[in-house]
Amino acid sequence: MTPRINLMAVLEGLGYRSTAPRKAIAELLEQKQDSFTAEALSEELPSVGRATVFRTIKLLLEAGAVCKLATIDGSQMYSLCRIGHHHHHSVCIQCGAVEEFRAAAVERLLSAIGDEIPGEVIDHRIELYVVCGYCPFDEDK
Amino acid sequence: MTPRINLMAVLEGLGYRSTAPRKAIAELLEQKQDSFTAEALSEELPSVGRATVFRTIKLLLEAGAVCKLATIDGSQMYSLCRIGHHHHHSVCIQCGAVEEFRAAAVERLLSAIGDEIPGEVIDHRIELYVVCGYCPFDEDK
DNA sequence: TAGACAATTGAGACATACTCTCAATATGAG
DNA sequence: CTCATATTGAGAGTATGTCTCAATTGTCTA
Repeated sequence: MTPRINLMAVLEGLGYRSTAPRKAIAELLEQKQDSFTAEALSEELPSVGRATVFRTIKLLLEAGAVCKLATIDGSQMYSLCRIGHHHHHSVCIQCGAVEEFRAAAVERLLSAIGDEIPGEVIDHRIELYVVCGYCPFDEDK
Repeated sequence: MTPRINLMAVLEGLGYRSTAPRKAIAELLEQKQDSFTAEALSEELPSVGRATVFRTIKLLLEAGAVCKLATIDGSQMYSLCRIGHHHHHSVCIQCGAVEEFRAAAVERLLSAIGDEIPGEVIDHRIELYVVCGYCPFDEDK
């Protein structure tokens, strides 16, 4: 049971208007379990202009409803955030499925590392690259 | 005392030829303490073709002598690697200075987290975003 | 419920970051 | 020194994202 998400409500809560293109993007994103690129999303929504797709993703990023994450090769993708708070991602390197996780122990440890580094730690990023347990692209069995 | 690095030797060790453009790129990179973009490097080396700068950075990436890292806003930069082994980075969000760190405790913890996630963990990435202790761009004091 | 008016849209130009193609050149093994 | 081939530079191409601006739409208010 993944939690219900209403992306359009998030945008409206920030004062943005409820328009047909935004609703189409929000509905499509709400189904997605996997990471995605803006370009691919745009291709799935030929009725919505490319610029609008990019703009809406950017709004959702700023709203914290979508995260930008780095793949194992350093390129970038987006992923819907189901957890509202600070969290990290594990990304399947074969199918792109994204899971979110929180680990207080990691936060504590990074904070301790921060104490040993000159300067002040502002933020951090952790990504786990996995082959997910039920990966449809897993050829090895 | 940062360790001495000889990037050209790294490339030669992999069977690549020692050419003037590669030497110029290697020498410039060896001085850099900060993260950099390929574009900026290319501008610093007008005598070397743009494509050659990008190609050489890619070779150094594959050789593990340079890392690609994500900035706090999700865009990408490169950084020279002084430690040969698996490590992570702290990046100053003001001046771009990069420090490398290793932390066995973090690795152990991530491995433990991996045990709780379905599927197999292949790799991971950690970036710390800091304001470095001696940041030249720090206005706050 | 009919404007009014600002927010939003789509098309396409532009920007950025990189890769590819190919003819010309440089390297280094013999 | 020679020659096969690795490498280079210029510029076209690709991927990803942003900007501009005229046309359209959503929402507020009367």
